[in-house]
Amino acid sequence: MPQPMPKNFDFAEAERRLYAWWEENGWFKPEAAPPDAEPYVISIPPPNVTGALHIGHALFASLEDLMIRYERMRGKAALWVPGTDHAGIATQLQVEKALRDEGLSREEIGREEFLARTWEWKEKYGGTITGQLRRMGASCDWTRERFTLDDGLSAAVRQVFITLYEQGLIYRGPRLVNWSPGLQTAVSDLEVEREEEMSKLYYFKYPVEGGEFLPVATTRPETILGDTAVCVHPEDERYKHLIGKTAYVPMLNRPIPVIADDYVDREFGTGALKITPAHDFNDYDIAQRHKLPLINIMTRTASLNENAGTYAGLDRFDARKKLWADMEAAGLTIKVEDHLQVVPRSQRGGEVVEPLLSTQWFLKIQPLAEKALAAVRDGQIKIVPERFEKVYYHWLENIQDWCISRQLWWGHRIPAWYGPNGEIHVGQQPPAGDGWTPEEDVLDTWFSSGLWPFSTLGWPEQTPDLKRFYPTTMMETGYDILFFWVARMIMMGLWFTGEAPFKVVYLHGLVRDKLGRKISKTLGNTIDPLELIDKYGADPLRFALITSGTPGNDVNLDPARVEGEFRFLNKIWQMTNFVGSNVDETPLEAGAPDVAELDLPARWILSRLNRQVANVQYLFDTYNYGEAGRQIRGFLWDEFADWYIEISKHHLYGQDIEAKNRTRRVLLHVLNTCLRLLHPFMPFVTEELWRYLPHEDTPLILAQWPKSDSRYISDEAEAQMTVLMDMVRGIRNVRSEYDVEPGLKITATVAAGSHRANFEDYGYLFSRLCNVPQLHFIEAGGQAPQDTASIVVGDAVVYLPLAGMIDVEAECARLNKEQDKLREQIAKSEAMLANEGFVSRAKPEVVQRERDKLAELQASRAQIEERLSMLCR
RNA sequence: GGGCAUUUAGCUCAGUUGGUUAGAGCGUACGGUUCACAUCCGUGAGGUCGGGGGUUCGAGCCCCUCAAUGCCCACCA
Repeated sequence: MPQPMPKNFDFAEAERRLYAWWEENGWFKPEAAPPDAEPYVISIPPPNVTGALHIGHALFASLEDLMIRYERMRGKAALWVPGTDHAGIATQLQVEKALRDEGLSREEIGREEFLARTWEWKEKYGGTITGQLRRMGASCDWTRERFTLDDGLSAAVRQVFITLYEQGLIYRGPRLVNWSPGLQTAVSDLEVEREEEMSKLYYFKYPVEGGEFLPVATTRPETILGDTAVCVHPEDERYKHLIGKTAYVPMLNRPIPVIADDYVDREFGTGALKITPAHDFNDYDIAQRHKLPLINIMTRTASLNENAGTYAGLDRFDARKKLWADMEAAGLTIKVEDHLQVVPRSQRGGEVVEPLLSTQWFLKIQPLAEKALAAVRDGQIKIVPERFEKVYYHWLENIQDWCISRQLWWGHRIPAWYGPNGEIHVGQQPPAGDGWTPEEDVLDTWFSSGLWPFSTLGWPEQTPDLKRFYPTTMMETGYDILFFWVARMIMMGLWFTGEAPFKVVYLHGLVRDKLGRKISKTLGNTIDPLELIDKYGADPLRFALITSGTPGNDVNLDPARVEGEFRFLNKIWQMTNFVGSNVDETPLEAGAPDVAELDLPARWILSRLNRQVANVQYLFDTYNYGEAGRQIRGFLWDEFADWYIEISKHHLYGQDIEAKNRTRRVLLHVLNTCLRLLHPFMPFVTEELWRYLPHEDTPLILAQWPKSDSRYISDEAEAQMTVLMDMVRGIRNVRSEYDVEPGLKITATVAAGSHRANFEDYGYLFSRLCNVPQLHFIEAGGQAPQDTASIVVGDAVVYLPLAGMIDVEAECARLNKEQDKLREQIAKSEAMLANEGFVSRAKPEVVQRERDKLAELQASRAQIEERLSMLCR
């Protein structure tokens, strides 16, 4: 033991110290591995530069750091590239809000000033989130940190835009787009959320030449003012005669045609459809087919414009009310019905999105999507869990052109200039000559995010980092941004680098509260990771997050669980303290002693350990990190601490120096191995404990990931040990049932049957584990003492003399209960073995195991039977 | 309208290619704890694995079907 350990883990102090120590030594850098090491690279999902750490960040940070630390320990050149995203709309809104508090607006101060303020804002708050990721223990290479608006990344964005433009994949033009009136910008289809809401369906009369009325239904009466046709189904007998006639827009009396199109559903509403091509996506399509004019009736703020006649200037919802009232007065209304409608709302802010005609930049994305589909189909990229591949295919197969321009100020400005004669120049630099005006719009934030895996490594320059670390290895992120981000990175990566940007996509779920509800401020169920870190440290939070769920599924996090993992952490601390304080200065040979030198408990624990290591490896290979963590925890607590450490005290406190040293080596080896297994989960406490134990000349962060040594795995040792353990449990059980004073030492009589040797050699287990310090051996079938309770395991029987406490009747009842249980199991087992199908078809080892089990059960039954006949007749 | 997921103990969740008596944490009952334990240890109670059907020697796990819940996608005014 190099130095005495503090009684508990002072995580607040240690986390800071260890993190600085790791970082200063350059161990977060891939250069910590040999130059020829295989790279393992994760690009961080860049959080909003001005954001603060929330529980979702804590989850990805825990998972990605686990992956990075694991691969680093496996000798890879592990690189976790950190960075932040400028998050166009979100950041702009924050700064605008700050401006409003000063009584200013962005329009008042102008673009230049606004951007200057936003950069200031970024400088002020930009470090918050990265500082918080450090507190999580994230072992990012901070020397390679990037920001989406850095010069390098901005150059990459321009390069990509220009190339796509030159390839004819980016075009500009007037189109119907999803317009956010509050933000006054176009948004992409993905940024629109559609929810079913109860609203109204308005029925009204469309006057048609000749004095007839055509009944029409709409959910948005104000759009009547922009109608350029009324449409019926060509075979609708009710309205057939009206096709080709002229109808008149209510209140405006503008003449429009009655047309026919089989898009119309005769069953819905009145079976007649008003066509507002400038304000509805379906109507737009129909208008294209019928070459109808488009009349835009709205402004950028979704109030009505001059095309709306007397309604000009009114907000869309006020116009709806007023127009309907006027129509009612004019006798043109029929009725209003409740109607369940899908309402498009902005992902940010929740206002109703308006389809609006406007000139925007679009990316024809189908050619990119085809490559992206192929990359997953042919296995270049694997998505975990696999079921998301289907979702991915479906989206890409039906992908629409992407509206990439935004009418914002904070973002990558589109590298385009407009000439005096209407020409467009797209390039890195403004064109020569006068009279060119630059494009005002910026790009969708996700446009730059799509380049993240390669732009952060220096692309388009062929930097050493790009050569060595691209393509990256793992993309770990939430399934909620599969389309927004992951699919786009794959498309952009394949298109511009010719390679899939990563090999594996691992998707995690959302963190929810313990009742499975979405975390939200209004529900008041937020879980603040920083608060939990302050209270318990980062390790328990990490461990709880990772072990609370399974890949791809949402995590219902119970803060009580974090406390539980804190107790686990303390338990490991105490185990290490115990082991450490029982190792003196004499240096011991490292590693576990040879199998041949070991006693049964040691053979057992090392068999269990190596089995566990192999199992953890399997679970890591299949990305089941949560289960791996749970199993390590179970092994350490339930097997190592509760059994082996207790057993080890016999030698540690004994006089046999060799046995003592062997035991110390076993204890150290198990602990050493488990600290390494646990390090990716709980980096801080494990690294700290590592310092207190004799170890190889490396920090734990660079220590070698354990390998299972199959020479130690022994079914036989485990089976033999299990008999002794079952007997201990049986004795404890009886003592508890009979309310025997726990401190009372009992001398037992034992008919050990085939386990005689082990009961003799390891009799001390009973002294230490169930307060039975002496065993008196008799032959099987020998005379058992009076007034005893008997415990049977296989063919071994332990008689506990409980004079004065044993009620013969109670003991018989207990034995009979045992016997019933045995009988049931034996019957089941016999039935199985009597089944020809089972014996001939099941794997031989399964059949053999069943036979052994039956023999064991029968032996127990015989023992109990004998006991019953003696005691209970 | 399509698609996906979930349903296992009072609560939150595991359960790896089908194979002993289905597990953990929290909660709960009882008992103990100077001698590693900001505690910890021991012993219990608690589950017909959502319903039904099927495949199989054998099903919590595979197939079909129904139900509930949640999510994603989608142009019915």
